[in-house]
Amino acid sequence: MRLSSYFLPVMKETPADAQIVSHKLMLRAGLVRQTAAGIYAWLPLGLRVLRKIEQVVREEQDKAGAIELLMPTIQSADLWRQSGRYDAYGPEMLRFPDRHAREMLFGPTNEEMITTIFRDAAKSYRDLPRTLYHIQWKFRDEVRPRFGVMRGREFLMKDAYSFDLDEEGLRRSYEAMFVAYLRTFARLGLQAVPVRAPTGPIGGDLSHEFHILADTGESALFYDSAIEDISREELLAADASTIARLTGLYAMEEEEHGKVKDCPVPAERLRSRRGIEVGHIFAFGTKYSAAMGLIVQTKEGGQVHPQMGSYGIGVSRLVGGIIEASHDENGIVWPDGVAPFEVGLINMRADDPACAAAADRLYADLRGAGVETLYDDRDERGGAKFATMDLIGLPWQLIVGPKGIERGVVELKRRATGEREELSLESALARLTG
RNA sequence: CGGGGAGUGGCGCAGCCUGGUAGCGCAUCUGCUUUGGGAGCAGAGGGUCGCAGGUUCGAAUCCUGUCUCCCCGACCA
Repeated sequence: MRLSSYFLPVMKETPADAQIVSHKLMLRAGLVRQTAAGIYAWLPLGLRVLRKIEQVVREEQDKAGAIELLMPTIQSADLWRQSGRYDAYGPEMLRFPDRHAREMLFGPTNEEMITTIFRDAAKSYRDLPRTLYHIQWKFRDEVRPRFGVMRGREFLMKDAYSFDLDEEGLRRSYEAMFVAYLRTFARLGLQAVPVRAPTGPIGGDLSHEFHILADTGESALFYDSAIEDISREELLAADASTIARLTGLYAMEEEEHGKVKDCPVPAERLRSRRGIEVGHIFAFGTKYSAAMGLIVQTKEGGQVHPQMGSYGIGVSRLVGGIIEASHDENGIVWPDGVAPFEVGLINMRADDPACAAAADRLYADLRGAGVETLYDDRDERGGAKFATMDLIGLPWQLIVGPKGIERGVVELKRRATGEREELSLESALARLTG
């Protein structure tokens, strides 16, 4: 993409409404614009990040055996009356009538809907186990939206729902999602801490929250520092033993930690950090299958309500969360795999024919090699281009200047470390396409 | 929902107390000079001051109402 014809409205100054660093940077870097309290438009660069995260989440869900579908955002009140949650949910649910005065709502979650869909199709133990998921916009009319996309009212969520014949099956489905979550967050370059969660109103007895560590997080966590010793490689290859190891280590949210009389973690290993909740998994048994009349026939000819679980990841929240966890004074530092473009190609002198020709050729070669490249071909001074590139945080900057071109070299800069290296055009290309 | 703060060109702000034809920085446009870390000079465009009502000869400014946004607390991906 040529920056001269892209839509990237960056700001030098921070809008007064933004308080936390991720919100400030998302506005400044032209990722989002606010349109109402807790509601955001995703600009081109922000959308690319959102899609990248979504894709990592999707790949790991698929790998875990979950099957993607897509349910609507608008649901009917009658559906929610079947589970009794229409009255129970409260003002966080946005309700409105359609033209025929039917009571509708903008879905805050999809347990009821997926349960009826599955109920009407699955009749036999042969139809189990299944885990279905979708990545879809939710609306929760938060009392107090804040911190940009971290606590928006409209947000993109991956929600998965598992159906199993018995509790043993549910445990397996739950673990499969647990593994998928560990891998997902590791792939996103995040250190995630699974915290055993009080199950709250959704019910059930098995539930974990996944928090990513960031100083501006809304939750206070206490955990065994041994959790930090688990390497990214191990998390990327997570399996049931990883879960056993992780869940064997102490990790609590402040409130729960406060109730603990004798903390088993020695003081020197007890970490107190802040976290952002980006995932939450529940096993809640037959709560919805019973309420919604989901029944399957067993091999022996009996009838059972399937055991269910639900598994959420806040996809749009992750955009803010990743920035909270990865930025510096100059702007965002995107982890590889999440960045909106892999390479920012800077032509230092748009008016220098040799320089422009070299940059044009590099751009064509990078594109030809399938490297996502944002090419700053604008007629701006170098300083402005550096500042913009640092702000938007692409992992690699490839700098083409007239002095270097005379000597046949370009400069490759790693955003995360600031390391720079002079390379011939060929070896720079080889590095970025390799 | 309780408490606090704020609405003035795209962004950041001043002006309001003490009414008198709306100003600064950044950004934008034009020209010239510049060109490896957000350039300089000269010129230009852009705002019925959130909205409605009132007071007044006259309202961004005073009064009333209303809407919106932000922050702190209780809840959540």
